[in-house]
Amino acid sequence: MSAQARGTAPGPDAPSSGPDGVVALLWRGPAPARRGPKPRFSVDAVVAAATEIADEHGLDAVTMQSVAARLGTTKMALYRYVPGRVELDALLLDTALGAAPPVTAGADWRAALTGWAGSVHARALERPWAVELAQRPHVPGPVELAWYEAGLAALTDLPLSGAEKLDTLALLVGHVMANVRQQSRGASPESDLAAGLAPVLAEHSHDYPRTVAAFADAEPGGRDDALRFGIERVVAGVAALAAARR
Amino acid sequence: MSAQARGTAPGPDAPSSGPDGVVALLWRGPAPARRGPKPRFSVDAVVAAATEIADEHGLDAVTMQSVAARLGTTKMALYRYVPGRVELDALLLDTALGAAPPVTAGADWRAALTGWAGSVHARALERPWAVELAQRPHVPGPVELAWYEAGLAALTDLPLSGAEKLDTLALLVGHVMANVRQQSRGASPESDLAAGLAPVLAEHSHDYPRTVAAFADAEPGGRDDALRFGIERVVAGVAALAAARR
DNA sequence: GATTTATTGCGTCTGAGGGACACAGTAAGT
DNA sequence: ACTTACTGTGTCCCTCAGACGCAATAAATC
Repeated sequence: MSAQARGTAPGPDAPSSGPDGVVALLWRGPAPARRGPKPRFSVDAVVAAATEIADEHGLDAVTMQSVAARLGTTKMALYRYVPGRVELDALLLDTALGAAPPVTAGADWRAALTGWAGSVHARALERPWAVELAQRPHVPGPVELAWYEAGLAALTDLPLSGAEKLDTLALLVGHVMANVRQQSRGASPESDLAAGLAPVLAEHSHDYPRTVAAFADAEPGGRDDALRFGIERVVAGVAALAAARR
Repeated sequence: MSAQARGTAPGPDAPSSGPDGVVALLWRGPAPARRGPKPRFSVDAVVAAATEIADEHGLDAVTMQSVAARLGTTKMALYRYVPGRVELDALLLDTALGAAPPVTAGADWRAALTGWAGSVHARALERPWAVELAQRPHVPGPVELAWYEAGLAALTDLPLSGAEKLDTLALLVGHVMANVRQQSRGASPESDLAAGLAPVLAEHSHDYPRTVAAFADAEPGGRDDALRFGIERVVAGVAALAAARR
């Protein structure tokens, strides 16, 4: 029942593709001493190079080509370390998050949960491209699981089922990520997309009276308010449930 | 102040690319009687064909090639109707949602808001690929705005600012979409990704005690519970705020 | 009705990106 | 020393999005 050796595996090359390949890579241990020439690079080096490119030029700039170029090698050389693009993305995501924050159990669960969400936000804001990766279907890696572990710690003493706790965290993460997308797009050239919409919206304002009003009303508050608002609503909602159960 | 005629527009071809192009397409009116030969197709026909393909084979199967094939023409012919892939995606999204539900103002705002979220979920579940499109940065089209308008109607009488109302809806939409992704993935071949994770998780269970426990606890409840849980938490959170302000 | 001209249909080309494959070079075991 | 597994990488191939240009067409004008 080894995780290696798929049926049609082409040979003893990279850790094999397919579902197991990703898992094996994400949870990889130290290499068990191989025979041939020493590898010039390592999985971590590849991931690091890809991360740099993503940080500098965005996720779209991360191609096998560009990663190889940064390492001073050719595209095909990378396939010795990473089975393919999908797996590279998975690795990229799990390293992008960085180490999970310390578990701040006990004390006030509201503060702990709010703090946790804030940590997620802070990290995600540093690497907006990680949000894109996180919102695609993916296998959680060790780091991502550690984040969830930390989040669960804040909820330990609440009268919620395990599923409900996970749902709470997912709710917060979803909100935080949506927010990061808003904020990080503000600086990009796509912000004028909304600007192009404004005249049309004004023209059809009679069809969307409430929407127009809401947007007009929304001017003063910064985007930070949206983040806090959402987190506080979720926390309040959970608090209401906890109170009702006691 | 026309929305046409960009500086470097290549000529009087399709509605021009760029930010204004997509807006013009989304809010397009009836064609104002042109000169040359009658177009064989229409924007709607192209979008309809693309929608069919997405419904049958998923969003990835939607390429200019495949859409053209379904219409019985060649790829390049499509560019007469749609400036490019991005614009096609925008149109696809705005038609995928379908008509917004009737505005159920008055009455119980909790029921109305819950119902609205449920409607979003039902529609999204029919077209999971629309969720992917919706979670990319995009300009909202007329239909999407109508949905928000309907959602805002449910919140009319609450003591919230416009921004807060919008944030509330965004929070719900985010949750609903995350849920749709979960549910629609269950049937796809990727569900064994999580299965591949299970053994590894078991092996490292001492590193993630709470996560393992939460997952073990999560078995009984179906995925529908997750949907309701999140919606109810948000509603409760908003209710708490509203109560505090009165 | 003849002519002008905007507009459509679409074939051809390019360029980017992911990936399969084969082969040569290399170093660890035997 | 020799075998053998493993690395590095050049060469192809496929899929997609899109630019460009040209011939056919039909509405508008004379």
